[in-house]
Formats: sequence, structure tokens, C-alpha cells
Amino acid sequence: MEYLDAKEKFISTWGSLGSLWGINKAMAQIQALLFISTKPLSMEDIMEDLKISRGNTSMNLRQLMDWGIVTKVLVSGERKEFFTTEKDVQELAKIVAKERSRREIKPVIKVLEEVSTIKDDGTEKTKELIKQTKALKAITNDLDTLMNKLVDQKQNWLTKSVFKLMK
Amino acid sequence: MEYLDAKEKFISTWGSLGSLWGINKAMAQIQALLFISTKPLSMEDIMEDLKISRGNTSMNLRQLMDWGIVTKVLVSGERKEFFTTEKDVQELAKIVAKERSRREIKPVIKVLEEVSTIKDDGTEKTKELIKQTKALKAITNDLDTLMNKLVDQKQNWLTKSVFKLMK
DNA sequence: TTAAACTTTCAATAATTATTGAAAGTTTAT
DNA sequence: ATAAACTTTCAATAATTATTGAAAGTTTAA
Repeated sequence: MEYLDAKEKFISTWGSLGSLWGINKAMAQIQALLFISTKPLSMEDIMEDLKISRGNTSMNLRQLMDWGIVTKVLVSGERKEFFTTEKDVQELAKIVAKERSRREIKPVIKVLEEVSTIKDDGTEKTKELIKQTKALKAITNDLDTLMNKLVDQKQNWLTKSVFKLMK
Repeated sequence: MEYLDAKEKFISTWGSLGSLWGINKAMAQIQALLFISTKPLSMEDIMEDLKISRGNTSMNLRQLMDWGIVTKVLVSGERKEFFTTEKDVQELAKIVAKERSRREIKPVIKVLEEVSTIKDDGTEKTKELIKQTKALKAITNDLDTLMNKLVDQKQNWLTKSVFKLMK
């Protein structure tokens, strides 16, 4: 496989995986492109490479910056803006986990909390609702906590030993 | 909050969270409804409660069965089919993690593997592509493995002690 | 067997989500 | 101040995804 094929395959695969980490296709593809680029890219570069419009590029770059995944860099002697992405996968995973937790999981936990604390009127269906939403809340919480700690502390002694034990 | 409000809130929240675990809204809502129901429900029951069409109900129930989350149950004296979902959140999480891994993560790892093993032609951009896709493959692999083991073995001594240490 | 009860399929349609492109906005150099 | 270089915004449009409903298919009871 040649470089160009490999690059295209990587970008389109990563793009379609976007849904897994909660972002849209263009966003994921821009990030992928920056991720394998050896230098910062301008909006022109990105539009041209991915064949997407200026507006689309602008909006998705903004979102990537909101996530904290992409940053503007100043290239001396250049008027236009250049962009680069976090290159360390560890850091990337950490940011993604934190943002998804904040944007999606935490709000759900809040609703489960509300629902699971309704007044028990003694009926079977109310008891079941309370019981099941409590259980769901507990596991959602646990997995959320664990995921965050793991990506956060992947380097440290604890996780290293966990990994070893799990092999 | 009354039972009906709580129920509605739970179903719609869980439904919109569907994207997080990779299924569509109707699918998630049907699962949510079954999850808090005290007895198996028929297709009629589900259509009526969620106000969705027969076709939609049929297709999404089928998908839930493909995932292994929902099963048909025979209710004696009844001609129509009844459905129920896995009620144990632990088991549920286990199934979801396994299925997502199989359907989405494993195929991506395969592509990353392919891309990261292209011939190194010595150019900087090829080196970068190889390096970054390798890194991405490694972390995707690790998190996939870890997630599966965790939900699989949540009960056991290892995870219990990890949780304790992380508190 | 047959007809009623029930489920599945799938083409048509609706709803949602992503994308475009051009006008408006901003910044910078002179 | 102004005009060129660049970015953002957003209404219109396209693409994608979900949903419907009715016809076709299946099962069961008599």
C-alpha cells in the first residue's frame, strides 16, 4: 500500500469512527489529517485535502478547538491561521474522555439521580423504576469514574500493575 | 415527580443516550421501556406506549435481539409474542461492551494495523503516518481490552481492589 | 384447509443532520 | 482611511438516517 492510499484509508476510517467518540465525520477527518501531518495546516490546506467547503472547515475547526483537541499556531511571516492537533495519543484520549463525560455522561447521571429518588408510592412498577434506575446510575457512575481515572493515570504505577495483572 | 413523569423522563433520556452506546433512539427507548417494566411486553404494548409504528417496533426489537439484549418469552395462553430485556445492569454492560468492540472497535484496529505496516519509504510524512497510527492502534487496543475485561470481571477481586485504590 | 391473528418486509416519506457558498465581518498592511 | 486577505456566519440545500403503513408472509386454532 502506498502512502496516499494509506493516508486516505486512515482518514476515512477515523472519520467514520467519529460516532464512537461523539463527533461528526468532518470533525474527525480534520483531526485525523492534522494528526498525521508533519506541520501545521491552514484552512486552505484542509479544504483542499479533504474536499470540503470553507464554511464547513471553519465550523468544525472551531468545534475541535472548543474540545481542546486542536489549537491555532502562528506561523511567522504568514498572514493566515494555521492549525495543529494534540499529537500525544495519551493526552488525546484524556481530553476525549473528559469531554464526553462532561457533555454527555454527567447529565445522564443527573437525570438517573432525579428519577431514582421519586417518592416510593408502594406500587410494584414504582419500585421497579427506582430499583433499575438506581442500578443504572451506579454502573454508569462507576464506568465514568474508571474511564476518566484510567486515561488520566495511564502512566502511573497503579494502572501499569493493573495492565500486567490483566494480560 | 410522579411515576409517569419519571418514567417518561427516564425513557427519553436513555433514548437520547443511545448514540453513546451505538444504537438508535427507538432501539434505546424500547430497551428502556422493557428495562423498567415489571412484566414482558407485547409488540402492541410497546407501540402504544412509545407511540411508534408496528414496522419500527418490529425492526428494532429484532436488532435488540441480534445484540442479545432482548429475548422473546412465551406467555402461556397468549398467542402473540412477548419480550423482555436483560435486567441485570452488569450483564447488560457486558453485552454492550462486547458488541461494540466486535462491531466497531476491532475493525478499526484492523485498519490501523494495515496502515501502520506500510513500507517505510524514508520520507518524513510516511514516518509520521506510521508512528501515529501505531500509537493510535496501541491505545485503542489497550482501552478495548481493558473495557472488556472490566465489565467482564467487575465482580472479581482484582477490580474490587482497583476500585478501592481509586476512591 | 382456511381464515383470523399476528409478524415481517420494504418502498415511500419524514425528520434529522451535515454541507455549501456567498454575504457579512474582521484584521492587517500601507 | 481603505482595500486586500482572510475568517465567520447562516439560510438554503443536500445527504443521511429513521419511521411509517400497507402488502406479503407466517403461525395457529378450529
